[in-house]
Amino acid sequence: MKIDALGRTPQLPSRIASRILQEIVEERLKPGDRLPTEQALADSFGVSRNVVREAISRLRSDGIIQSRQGVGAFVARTAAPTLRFDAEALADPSAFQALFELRAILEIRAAGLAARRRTPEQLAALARALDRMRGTEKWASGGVDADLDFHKAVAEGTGNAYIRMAVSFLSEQVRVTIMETRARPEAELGDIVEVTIAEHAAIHDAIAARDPARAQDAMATHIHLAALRLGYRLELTEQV
Amino acid sequence: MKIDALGRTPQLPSRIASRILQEIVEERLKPGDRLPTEQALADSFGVSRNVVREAISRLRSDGIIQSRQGVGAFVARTAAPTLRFDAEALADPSAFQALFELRAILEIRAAGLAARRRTPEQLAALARALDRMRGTEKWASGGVDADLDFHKAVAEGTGNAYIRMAVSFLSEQVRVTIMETRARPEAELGDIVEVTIAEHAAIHDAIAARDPARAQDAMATHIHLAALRLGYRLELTEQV
DNA sequence: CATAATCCTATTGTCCTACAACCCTATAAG
DNA sequence: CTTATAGGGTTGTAGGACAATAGGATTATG
Repeated sequence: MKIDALGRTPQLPSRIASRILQEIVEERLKPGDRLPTEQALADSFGVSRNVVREAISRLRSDGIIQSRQGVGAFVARTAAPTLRFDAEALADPSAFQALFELRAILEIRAAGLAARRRTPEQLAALARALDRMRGTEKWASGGVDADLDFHKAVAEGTGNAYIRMAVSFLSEQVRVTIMETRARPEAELGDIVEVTIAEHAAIHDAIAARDPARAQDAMATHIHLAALRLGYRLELTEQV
Repeated sequence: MKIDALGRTPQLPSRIASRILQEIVEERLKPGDRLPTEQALADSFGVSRNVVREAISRLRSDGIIQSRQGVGAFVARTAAPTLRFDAEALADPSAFQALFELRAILEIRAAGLAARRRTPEQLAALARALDRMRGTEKWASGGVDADLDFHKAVAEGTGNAYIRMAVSFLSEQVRVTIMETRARPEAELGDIVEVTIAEHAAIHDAIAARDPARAQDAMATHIHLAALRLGYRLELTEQV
């Protein structure tokens, strides 16, 4: 054995799961089809039935496969193999755009709610994050941290634990994708930092003034421009 | 064995996975902690090590647990977001309202996007979910499943993987809270089912007609009424 | 002949044992 | 003190056995 390059565990079941998934994605196995028996799969992959079972178990918990005792395992009819989020989301070039689209939906409204509900303490936390953005030299990773913290502080101001969690999760996704795609000439950075800080300051001011409409406007402007700076253009969707 | 009521498979590994997850949610196992050995877990749960391995395998593929060969299995440090969540969400009485507030923000816009972007296949899936809601007798758990599937189908229609994931996650939260708070006289159920189906049908029709504004309206109506039926009143927030 | 009951077989679900791969610690050697 | 070395413990994989179940084939039965 020992096929892996790095010092990580081989994760044989993962590999087998991928190969089965591949069969499904490439439509050699279609929804409703029955998979070969576990023993047959084990033989053909050259592993034990145990490994095959763990692989199938994962696909089953992702809803891609359904098993019936005494009959066999079947490709689920609703099998959209799109749950393998992190893996393919980062590979897909449109992922960044999708991420920003969701951020726009969520954070624009969050800004509006924060403008209405924020406590003085939450406003202070927002101001601190803004100060940290201003204080960071060279906009290294510290700047990104402060930026993300600012957005989390806005979410905090809504008083809604679910929104806070969702924004927090998306922020981490943003961080990951930023790390992946950070290939930007240093020269441009100076101006971008100025603009970015100004956008955040506008959001802060609107929330401080308890002006929901202005807060939503400011957040909308910021997210759309941020996406644009990364080369993505978000649709402007009308609202209810 | 044989504890399950229906004729379905016992799904022992699922049950074990839930019990391990419970230990984590209730903070008897904290991030970074090492789990008992597989053999110890097998003994304490009265199952074979094989079942424990499958259970851990699922938790691992969900990023909740990390295993290191020769050392042990550990509660992931980043496992928190989805988990810590359940614990406090269920405890807080205002959680349901917060959940519906986020659903409103997210799913209303998702309906609008789906009306614009959905493919014929995605529309067909939406119709299927609606039919399943109509076909369910007595609105037992099957009805809830169909309901949640409908909302997932709407999210699918946006073509945005992040939105799909977020809605899917929130749907599970809804399911959990519904199971917790299901204490409603059977007599009322009949009418409620009729109304609920009608609301969903309106959403479907608007998406079928590719009418974003109407889709958003229909979804907004549905979510606000659904919250109201559970005793919560959502604020109507103005939009950008 | 039609139909129902029964057996047979294939497949998944679970259990068990054994060993390989690996990590950590303790102990010995330099 | 530093570095090998040995040992024990844990996860990863292999392989065999049986239970549980479903579906088809066979046989009994009217």
